[in-house]
Amino acid sequence: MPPASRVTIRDVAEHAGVSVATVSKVLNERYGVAAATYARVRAVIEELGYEASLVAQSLRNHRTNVIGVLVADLEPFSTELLKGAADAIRGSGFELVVYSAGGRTGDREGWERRYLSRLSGTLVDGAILVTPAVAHAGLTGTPVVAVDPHTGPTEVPTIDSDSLRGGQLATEHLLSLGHKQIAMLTGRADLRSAQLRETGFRRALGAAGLAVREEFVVPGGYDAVVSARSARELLSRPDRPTAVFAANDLSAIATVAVARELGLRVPEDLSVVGFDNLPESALCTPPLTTVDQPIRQMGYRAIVMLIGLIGDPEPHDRRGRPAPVVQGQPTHQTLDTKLVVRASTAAVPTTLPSAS
Amino acid sequence: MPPASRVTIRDVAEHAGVSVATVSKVLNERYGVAAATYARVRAVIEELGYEASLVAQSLRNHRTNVIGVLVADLEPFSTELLKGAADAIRGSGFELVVYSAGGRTGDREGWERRYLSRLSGTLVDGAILVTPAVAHAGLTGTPVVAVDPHTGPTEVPTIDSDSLRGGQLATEHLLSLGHKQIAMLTGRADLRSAQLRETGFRRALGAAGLAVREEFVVPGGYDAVVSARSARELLSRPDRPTAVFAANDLSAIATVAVARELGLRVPEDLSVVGFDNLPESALCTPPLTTVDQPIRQMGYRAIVMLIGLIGDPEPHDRRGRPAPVVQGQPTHQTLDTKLVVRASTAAVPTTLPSAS
DNA sequence: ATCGTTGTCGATAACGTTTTCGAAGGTTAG
DNA sequence: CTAACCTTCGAAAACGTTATCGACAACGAT
Repeated sequence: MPPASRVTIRDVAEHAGVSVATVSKVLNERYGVAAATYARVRAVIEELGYEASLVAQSLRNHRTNVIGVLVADLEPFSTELLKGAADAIRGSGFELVVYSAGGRTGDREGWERRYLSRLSGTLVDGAILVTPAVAHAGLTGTPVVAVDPHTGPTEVPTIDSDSLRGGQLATEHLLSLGHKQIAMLTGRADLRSAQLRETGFRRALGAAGLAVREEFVVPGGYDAVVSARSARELLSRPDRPTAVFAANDLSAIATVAVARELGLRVPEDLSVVGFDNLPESALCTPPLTTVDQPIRQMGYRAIVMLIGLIGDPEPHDRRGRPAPVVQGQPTHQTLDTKLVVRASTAAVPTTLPSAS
Repeated sequence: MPPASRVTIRDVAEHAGVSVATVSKVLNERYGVAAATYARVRAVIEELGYEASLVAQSLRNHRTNVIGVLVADLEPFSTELLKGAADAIRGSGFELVVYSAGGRTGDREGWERRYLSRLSGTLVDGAILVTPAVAHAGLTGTPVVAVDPHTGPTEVPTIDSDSLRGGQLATEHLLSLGHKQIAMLTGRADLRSAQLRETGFRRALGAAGLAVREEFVVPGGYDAVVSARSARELLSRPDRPTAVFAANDLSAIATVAVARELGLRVPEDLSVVGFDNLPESALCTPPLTTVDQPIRQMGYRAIVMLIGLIGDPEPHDRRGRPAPVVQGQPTHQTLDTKLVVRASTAAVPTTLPSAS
C-alpha cells in the first residue's frame, strides 16, 4: 500500500511479468495478445487498482477528451444551457470544463479573446461559445460551435433558435389582445438574436399597419439592471405603453418589478411578454407569458455537433474496421420557438389609460 | 502560417537560436538568462503565438491545475454553488471541470464511487463533492472537500451551514405565529444537513412543550416530486397541519403547488417555510419565507479551502524564497443560517380549520 | 599567469503513455 | 526439411514539457 506515488503502467507490467507495451495493448483492447496474458494482466490491473494517466494519454494521443464551455456569466440562460450540455456529455467519453468570465462585463471581449487564444494549444479538444462577443478571427483549428452568436456573418458552426419568428409571435400576441401602444426592451446589441427579435417586433407591428414609435424601443441589454432603468423611464411617461415586449425573461421580470413599484398592476394595467421561458418565469408573479426557446435542447445539440466536428480518433489497427466517416451533418441549426401564454398579459383595458 | 501542426517549444527555440531549456526558463521566469536573450525569446514567442501545452506541463509537473466539481445533478442548489465556485476560481490559475451524474438517481452511489476512483490517477488536482452519498473510503491522496456531506463521522474537510439552527429558526417562526399543528417534509436521509434540520425542528417543538406527531414528519428527499407526493397525502388528511416546514426550497415550492391544487390558500390556510433561499424562492407566488443558507459563499469557501489543501507547487530555485507554509486553516467550516420572512407564512387563523 | 567566481547556456533525462516494427517461436503447406 | 505464414511479444521512439548539471566564457583578484 504505497499511498504516495501513483501506480503506473510500468508497475503493472512488472507485476504481470510482461512489457508495458503489452499492458497498453490489453488496456486498449488491441489485437495481438494471447488470452492467457490478457487475463493475467487484467487481474494485476484490478489488484493494483491501476488507472491510466489521462494526462500522459492526452500527450501521446493529441486528444484530451475534454470540451470547454465558455460563458460570460452563469446567469439563468447559461445555466440552463449547461444542463443540456451535461446531458449530452454523459456517456460520450468527454468531460466538461466551464470557463466563466464572471461579473465584470467591461472586458468581455478581452476575456474571450484571451481564452480563445489559449484554447489553441491547450486543454480542450473543442469548445462551445455561449453568446460570444468576438468574431473569433483566425481560430486555431480547434473545433468550435457558437450558441446564439454575435451579429454579422460568421463561418462558425452555430446553434440558435428562431428569434425572428419568436419576436413576431410575442408581438402578434399583444396585438391580438388589442394593444396598440407597445414598447420593446431590446437585447444585447452585439448578438444576432437580439437584432432578430427586434426585427420580428417591427415586422409584426408593420404587418398590423402600426408605425413603431422609436421612443418606445429602449435598450434592455438582456440584463436585469439596465432593463430596470429603461423600464422605469418608459413607464413613467405620461403616454406610457400598455404593453411591453422584453427581449428576454430577465428583462421581463425586471419590468414587472418596476411596474409594481410604480403602482401598475400586471396584467391589468400593463401587459408584459418575455423571451426564453426560463424555469423561473413560470414561478414568478404573475407567471410570465413568454416565448419558449428550447435552451436545454440547444446545449444538447451544441455538444453533439461539436463532438461530430471533433471526430473519432483514427481507429488504427484494431483488426480492420474502416472509419465510418459520418461527416456532412449541417453546421447551422435553428430551433423552433413558440409562444406560451401565462398570466402576465391581458386584453387592453377598454378605457384608455389617459392617452388621447 | 502552418495551420496544421501546433507550434511547440522547439520551434521557438530554433527561431530564437537557443535551446529549449532556455525557452523554458524564460517561460517560467527562471533565474539565469541574460536580458538580451530573454527579450529575443519573448519576441519570438509573441511572433509565433506560442502557447505552452498544458498537457505536457501537467505530465512533467504532476499537477494539472484543474479542480473537479462532482454534482449529482444540476439542480438549483448545485447551480448556485457552482457560481460561488466560479467566482473563487477566477484568477486562481485553476480551471473548473464539472462532473454531473444526471437524472438517474438510482445508481448515485455507484456513480460517485466510480468517479472517486478514477479521480485517483487522473485529470484533477483536487475535487469538490456536492452532497455526496458515499463515505469515500480509502481515497487516493487527492485532496477533496465535501459540501453538505453525508451522515456519519467523516475525516473529509467539509463546508456546510448551520442546519440545526436553521431548522430551529424556521420552526420557532411558525410557533411564534401561533401554529401548533406543524408538519415537516424531511430531506435526503443520507445527508447530515437533512438530519440536523429535522433535529432542529424537533428541538424547537420540544422547547415549546409540543409533542411531535410522527405522522406529520414525512419524507421529502430534497426533491420536488417525492415532496409533492408526501405533501398531497399530508394535506388531504382531515386533520391536516396548519403549517409545514420543508427541508429545502424545492420541497417548499412543491408543497405550495400542491396546496393550491387542493384549494388551500397560502398563507391564509397554510403556512409554508422552506430552506435554502434560492433566488427563485423570492420570485415565486407567494414569495417564500425560508431559511437563508449562503450557498454561493459555500461554493466560494470550498474552492478556497481546496486550493489551500492542494498547496503551492514547490517554489524550487527561483532565487531562494522559502515556501510560506500556510497550513493550519480549519478543515471544517459551518456558515451561518438566518431566517428571511416573506409572504408564505401568516398567523394561524383564529377559527380552527374544522379540526377538533 | 593562475585560480576561483559569476553569469549564461545547452544536453539530457525524466514524466506515463501508445505505436511501430522486428524478433522469436509455432504451425501449415509444399 | 524448407519455406512461408501467423501469433505473441518487447525494445524503443515518440509526445512537449521542466530540472539538473556540467561546460564554457569573462572577469577580478592574487
